[in-house]
This record gives sequence, C-alpha cells and structure tokens, in this order.
Amino acid sequence: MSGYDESDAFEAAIPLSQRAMSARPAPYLDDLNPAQRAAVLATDGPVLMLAGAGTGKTKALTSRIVHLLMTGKARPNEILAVTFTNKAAREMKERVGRMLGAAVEGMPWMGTFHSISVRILRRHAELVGLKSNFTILDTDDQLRLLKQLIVAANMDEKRWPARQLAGLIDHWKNRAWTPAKVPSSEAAGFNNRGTELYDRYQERLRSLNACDFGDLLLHCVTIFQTYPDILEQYQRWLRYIMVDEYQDTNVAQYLWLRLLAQGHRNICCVGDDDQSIYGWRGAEVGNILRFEKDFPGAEVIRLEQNYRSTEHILAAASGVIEANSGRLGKTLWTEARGGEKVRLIGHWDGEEEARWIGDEIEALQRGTRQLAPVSLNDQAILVRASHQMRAFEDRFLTIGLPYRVIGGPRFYERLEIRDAMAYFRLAVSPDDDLAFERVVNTPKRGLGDKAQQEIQRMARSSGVSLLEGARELLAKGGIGGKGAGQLRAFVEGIDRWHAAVLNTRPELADAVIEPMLPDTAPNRDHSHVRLAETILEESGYTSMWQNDKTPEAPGRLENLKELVKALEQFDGLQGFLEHVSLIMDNDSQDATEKVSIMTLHAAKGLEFPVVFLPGWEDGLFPSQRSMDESGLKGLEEERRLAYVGITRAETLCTISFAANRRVYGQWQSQLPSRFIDELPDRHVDVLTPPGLYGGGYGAAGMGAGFGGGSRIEERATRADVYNSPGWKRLQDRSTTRPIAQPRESRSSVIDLNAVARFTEGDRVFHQKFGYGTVAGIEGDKLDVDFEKAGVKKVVAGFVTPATEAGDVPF
DNA sequence: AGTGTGATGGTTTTT
DNA sequence: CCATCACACT
Repeated sequence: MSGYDESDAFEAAIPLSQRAMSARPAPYLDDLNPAQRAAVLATDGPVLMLAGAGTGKTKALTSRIVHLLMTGKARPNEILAVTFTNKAAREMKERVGRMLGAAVEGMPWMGTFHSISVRILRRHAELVGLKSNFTILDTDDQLRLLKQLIVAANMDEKRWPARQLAGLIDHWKNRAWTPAKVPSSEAAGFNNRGTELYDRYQERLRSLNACDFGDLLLHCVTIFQTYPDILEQYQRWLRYIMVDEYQDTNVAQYLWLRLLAQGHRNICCVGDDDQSIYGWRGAEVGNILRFEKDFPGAEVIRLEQNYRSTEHILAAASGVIEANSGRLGKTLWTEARGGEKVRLIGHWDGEEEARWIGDEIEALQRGTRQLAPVSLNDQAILVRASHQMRAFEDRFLTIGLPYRVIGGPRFYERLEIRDAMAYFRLAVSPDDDLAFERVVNTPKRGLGDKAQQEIQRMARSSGVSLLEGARELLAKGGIGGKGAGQLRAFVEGIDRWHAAVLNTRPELADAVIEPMLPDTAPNRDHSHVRLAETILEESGYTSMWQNDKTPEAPGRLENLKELVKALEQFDGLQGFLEHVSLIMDNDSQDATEKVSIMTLHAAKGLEFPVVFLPGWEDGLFPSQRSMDESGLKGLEEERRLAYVGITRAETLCTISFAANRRVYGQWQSQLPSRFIDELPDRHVDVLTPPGLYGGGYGAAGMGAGFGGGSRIEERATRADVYNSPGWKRLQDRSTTRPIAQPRESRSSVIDLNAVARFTEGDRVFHQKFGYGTVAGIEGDKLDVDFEKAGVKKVVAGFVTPATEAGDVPF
C-alpha cells in the first residue's frame, strides 16, 4: 500500500513566485544578530539551535524558513516544521506569511507532531489495522473504554482506576512501546496486568477504528520502521526539517524525527534545555543533551542575546538556573541597562499575599509611581499549581479587579461541546459506538443502564455497531414500552442526519476521506451549519439546556452557539470534526483589559512587562511531590520552572512567599523556597511592607523586614532595605500610599534578623500557632515546640520572643 | 431514573 | 478543606 500519489497534497502547494525571490537580496537577514543569522544560514546538515528565553528564537526559525524558500533551496511543501501546540504552529505560519508578504498557502508540513502524524496516518492507516477515516479519541472516551476493560478483566475499578491505567499506557506510548515492546521490568504495574490490558485496549481501538493521541505518533513510527519504502518517500520529500521546543520531545517524537531526518539530514532542532519542564509527561531532556551524538557533525548555535528582560531579571534567572547540573550551558545577556531589580517580599499568609498583589496591580495600573501606567493586560500572575489561583480569584472578585485564567478547561473539553460533537460524529459515522454511548441518553430518553446493556448485548452478539444493535432490538421488540419510542426516534434521527450529511457531502459515501488541507475553501452555502443546528434541535439537546435552570445553562447554550458559528469556517461536518481539537482555541479575546492568572507551565513562551511569582515556598515550589517522586531530577525541573517564570518578565518581576498557608484545610507553616536563596543578592530588592511600626521594630521583634533564605537575611538588614535605591524610589513615588497598605497590619510585617535573637529554650509566640519553645535552630529556621500545634519548623522572622508576662507584643 | 451521602484524595497538561 | 465520584436510597 505504498500508493501515495506524490501529486496531491504536494501539488496543492503553491510555489513561490520567482518575482518574490529576486526582489531584494535578503531583507530578512538585515535585522538578525550574528547568532541568529548563523542559524538561518546554516541550512544544510544537522543544527542545534540553543535558544535561551527571549532571544528571538521564533524570529530565527521563521527567517530560516523564509530563507529556504527565497533561495529556492526548498519548496514550501518540502519543509517539515514541527511544533507542539497549534498555537505555536499558527504563529509560525502567520509570521512566515507576513515575512513573505503573501499567504503561505502551501506549507502542508507545518504543524504539530500530532496534526502532521494524522495526515500521514490517514494515508497509511490500513498498515496498522485502521481505516483512513479513523476517529481520534479524546481523554473521556479513552477513560470510558479503559474502564470497561478493567471491569471486563474482573478487576476492582476502585483499586485500579482507569486514570492510572491511562497514565501508564500513555507513558508507554510516549516511549514508543507497543504492547509487545513493553519491557518486562515495567510490566509489573497495574496489578501485573498492565501490558495485558494495554494489548486489549489496542485491540479494542482497532475494532472501533479509533486512535488515541499517543497512537498518532506511535503508529507513524511503526509504519516508518516496518515499511522502509514509505519512510523513504517521506525522507525524500521532506528536505528540510525544523523542530521547535526540542527539549520537550519524548522518545516517540524523537524516533519519529530521527527516522524522517535520516534522509537529507537537514534537521534543525531549536530548544532550550533550561526550559524543559515537561519531563513528567514523557519529555526527555536527554534528547536535546545528546543531539550532537545523534547527529555527528552537528553545528551548535547559541542564541544568548536577550531582547526581553532587564539585566536584573536576567541575572536573577541565571543565578537560579546555574544551580542545575548537566546543562548545555548558555548565558543570557542584554544590552539593556538599568531597570528595577527583582523584587522579593514575604507575607503572613496566602490571603495577605493575594491582597498585596491585588493592590500592587492596581497601583501599577494607575501608574501612581513614576512608572507609566501598566495595562492589566500586561500583568500576569504565574503560579506553580492551579489551586493557588483561587486565593487570587477570590481577592480579585471582591475588589472587582478583572482577571482571566489561562489554561482552564478547553473549549472542546466542555461537556456540552463534547456532547454536541458526539451527535455530529454520529451523523458523520453512525457506527461510532463511543459517540452513541455518550449521547444515547443525553438528553434523558429513559434509556438507563438496563436498556443500554440490552443494546450492548444485542450489538455484540450480532457483531454490529450499537446503532445497528439498537435497530435490531427494536425490530425484535426486545425493549420496553416507554424507552422503545424514544430509542426509535433516536435511531431514526441518526439515519436522517447521516443521510443529510451524505447529501451535503456526497464524496463522504466513499470509505476513504481525503485528508483536508488546512485552508480548504469554506463551504459557501453553509448547509452543514444548518444541519448542525437541526441535529441539536431535533435531538432535543438544545432544549435540554434551555429547560435547565442551573446557573451554567445559559453559558452552555452560548458555547453551543459558538460551536455552530465555528462550523462556518469549515467545509463540512467531518472536516470540522477532524480539526476541531486542533483549532478550537478558547482565546475569546475580550475587549476589557484583564490580569492574567496562569500556571508556570502555561506561561512558557509568553511574556509580560509585569510578572508576579507568588508561592515560592518549599513544598509548594519546588513541589514536594516532584521532589519525592523524581528526586534531584525533579528538583532540577522545578528549578527550570523557576527560570521560566522569571524570564517571562520584561521589566518588573516580583517574587513572593507566605509564612503560612492553608493546605488541605490545615494551616501550615511554610519555609521560603530554596530557590529564593539562589537569587543573586545584587539583583534583588527586598521589599518590606512599610509597616506601622518602623520604629518599634527591634522591640516588638516584628518590624520591617521579613524572613527569607539565610543569604537574604544576611544582607537585608533594615538599614539595607531602607537605604536601597529601590526602596527609596518607591517611597519617593508613593504619592498616594506606600507600597503596601497593610490592612491586617501587624501580621503582615515579618522580621528578617530575628534568628540571631533566639536560642534554644526561648519562649516564643507565633501568630497562628500560639506559644511555644525553641527546640532547635537551623540557619534562619527554628524548630519550635508549640503548646497547641506541636513541633513546627518556622522562619525566625515569623515568631516573636514571648515576654515574661506572656503578652502579645502589640 | 434521578437525587443524596460518605469516602477519598488532592501538581504541572498538549494533542 | 473541598471537589469528585461511586454507590445507595427513594
């Protein structure tokens, strides 16, 4: 089945006009720095582009593509440019298009690993036991399937949750292990039945003519490895290969790339080992670290000039990342001078931290300081774990500060969207059992577990799909009175919709659906849009939500409307289904400006003038779990996360931590993150809430200053803080109010020099834990045996010496 | 078939 | 503490 006709997708590519090539020598080279230019010009042979944060990586990459096209080294259809996210792919496309001054109509091989794999797989599906119109399972379908298998295997689905199995299988697929290839050392997982279930799962997928995300890559690799002639074709066609975010590739992706690159060996991998933060989902930093071994003679080009951040921000980031071992090594530098140092501030607890940051954001927005007003759109809060967002959301809601959370549930992951999609899937391929299962009783049709089991049984015994099973069941009268009518209506509905789909797109009658080119001309008559509406109407799905009086119902209807609207850009329902998971972005661009709240992971690749990095506390960041599970490797990945966080900031970066945080409902004393100790002194401003008691500092033991790592403690004496330029500047600028307005004042001020004052046996007082005795001293941290709370490790700055009278010193 | 209750466990996430 | 989910109840 090697009958790939070279003339279809490839010919669709429109070669660049000769005019464009001869216009000017190479304007795209003009505004590149030497390293970038080298990366652009090193077209042949393997190249590793080590591009630090903010060094113009995308610019170099896109210029490289433009260069290849303009010099005629490659036609648009001969360049394979792979990214991880659709967003990145889209951006690359747009930028290349802009540079060329024309739409990049024909770069069929620019996309994500997954979308390109789908394209390839559709061609050769039969080689791995699929039909070319296979469906791609989402996580939900996948879990349901696995659960069925677990139950079928007579296992307790509680002790052996589908989620875990899904994770295991995903892990294996990331390593490009088919069931047969899973090493025996790994097979012990999941009650010793992991591989067995994996095998059954694959079997089931095949019978469903379906694939999960991991399969897209894995099947391609299998095909390449098994059919050298097919691999050769691709190797021949794809003369130039470029990979973005190479540090994030997993083994399967690595194999995929290596196989394809073995032809011309013109592979350019762009990445930054310091920004590898996806080890936990299978990314192998090793891929980038051993690039030169994999591709002997590789040219390594370092992009180190940063155009994004101030020198202080860069220095702070560098200071942190230097603590990692085994780096390829790279030092960011900038021509920019000056700017504010990275600010560091400690808070009493998480709420206080959120309050302070909220105030700070508002102050920056108003421009109360000499700084020009900063739009909310230009400010972001980057957290380690999404549950940290809550404190900010709560706070911002109460003060009416508009915010947006990035990276919430995706549009197409929402319940109503997936339900609607299941209906569309049934209309396109009525035998889609997973879709059938999903919506057969949504809206409620009186078809509960019992009825569904009957359908399942019938279908299985006749070896047909659920829809056909249901039909048979109806014919035989094997179903009770009330459900029968409803089921009949459902079945007839599917028939009707399917007929309508065929009518709209007659070519669908063929078993083989040609892969769509991304930019196919939209279907002008919009008949499929009307059909979609009809389906949702007739199925009763729309009215289900109309009759729903829960507060989220209107939003869901809104989303459905959006879904239907999105259809307009497509040629037909099936094209939509194919691409929906690829294009649907929830980038609802709102006109109102908003602060962004997101995880550090979600922030990779983004930049903001003002960045807040809260929650730098050991256990939270670095995450305890990472360290427990992956030891030093985990810690180093956390550190890279810190590096990513800091380097998101352009002009102002504020790191903060809280002394107390509620973790699972329990108040916990927190220690400042070890990463704080790694921030280089010279580039950090230790901020101090001005405090109501600047004067009473010593006596009260709760004056200005705050706890930090030991090094901070040494440098940030009160005098240092108050005399620091940053502090003075802030004071001078504080026309309306000081930098922080401590509302729960006394608790918000923490002493940094406190440790020196304590010795073992001292009686101390802690705001949240009450009275206790110092049991041990470790750097700036004290072990305190609290009367009520037991032994806790606390930062010295957060406790005060208890007076003889035992009174609270305020 | 739909609602209520107790047990459970609880980073990071794209495709 | 709080969300989620399986199970049991009506």
